[in-house]
Amino acid sequence: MFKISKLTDYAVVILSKMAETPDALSSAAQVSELTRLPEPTVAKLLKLLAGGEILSSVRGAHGGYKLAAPAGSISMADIVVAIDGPVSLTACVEGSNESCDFAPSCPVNGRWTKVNTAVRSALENITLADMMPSQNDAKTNSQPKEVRA
Amino acid sequence: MFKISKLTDYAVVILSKMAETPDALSSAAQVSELTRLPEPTVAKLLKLLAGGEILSSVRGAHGGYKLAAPAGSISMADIVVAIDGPVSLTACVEGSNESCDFAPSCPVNGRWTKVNTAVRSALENITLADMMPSQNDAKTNSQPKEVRA
DNA sequence: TTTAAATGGTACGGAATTTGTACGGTATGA
DNA sequence: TCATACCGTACAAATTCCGTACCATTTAAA
Repeated sequence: MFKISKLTDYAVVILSKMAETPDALSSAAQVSELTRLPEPTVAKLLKLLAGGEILSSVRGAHGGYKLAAPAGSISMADIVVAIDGPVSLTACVEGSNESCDFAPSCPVNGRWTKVNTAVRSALENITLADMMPSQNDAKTNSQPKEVRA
Repeated sequence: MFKISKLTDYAVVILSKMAETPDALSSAAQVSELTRLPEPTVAKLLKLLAGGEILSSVRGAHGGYKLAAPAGSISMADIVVAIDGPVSLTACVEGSNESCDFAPSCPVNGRWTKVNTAVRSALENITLADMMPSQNDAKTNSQPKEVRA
């Protein structure tokens, strides 16, 4: 169904929460508490996000994670790449010369690059700030709007 | 990895081949021959594509499939939808009110719609014709370029 | 009228991927 | 030195995807 992985979905939830307090260090346990997501999974995601340089980490006692950049500077493409790896829609794109046995007779030989680029730029044009309720009006501890029961 | 399903990839190969002879009826066996893809898989894809009204079908002996519209009018979004179903990146988009237990406290409650729309429109702006080598110069029976043995 | 060709629909087993968890290692503040 | 918390790797379970098979339906030709 052309869907984003569940882990990436979680990652956005986590980052969105953390963006509410951009300067505070949060441990995996704390983030798990805030988001109600299982702690091992949260820890794994935080590691991946730190690896992708979306979060900066501090090791040792009283360490933790925090955003490495303001929410408006983190694109969805960044997040997807950090969690799921590079955005490559098929095996037939540059960088992965896999076992495409019949490459010579393949009529779409590398045409996917176009789609790839289009999707990627779509993801690059949406930032973490766009995914948040309303970061603009500095309401740090905004309650969810309770749209429906 | 945010990748398109392999079947969708195959579908594009198939459609691209069929677009070379837009008026001819092709049977599953013939398409399988042309594309070197296994026949059962080809048959399945042709069925799906016909269901999505991308191909028109003629039943009975000497029946087959052909494009229901010119290649320039078939978008990648159409193809993806026909094979993989509607483009919904997460469960949290309109139309699928699944068991998101903690929807009220979810900080990205429906924000994915934005990403969804962006990706979808990216796919809508690329047509099958864009995926083909050069349909413009009317070379109906172009031989593959035999790039490598 | 019978037969063969070809699509239409459904169902299912195996394979690949994703997901969630666990464990030991390393760094750092108290 | 000890407790805290990140780092890296590995692994089992669950889910999803892929490929195939089977039978029904339709239609042209013998």
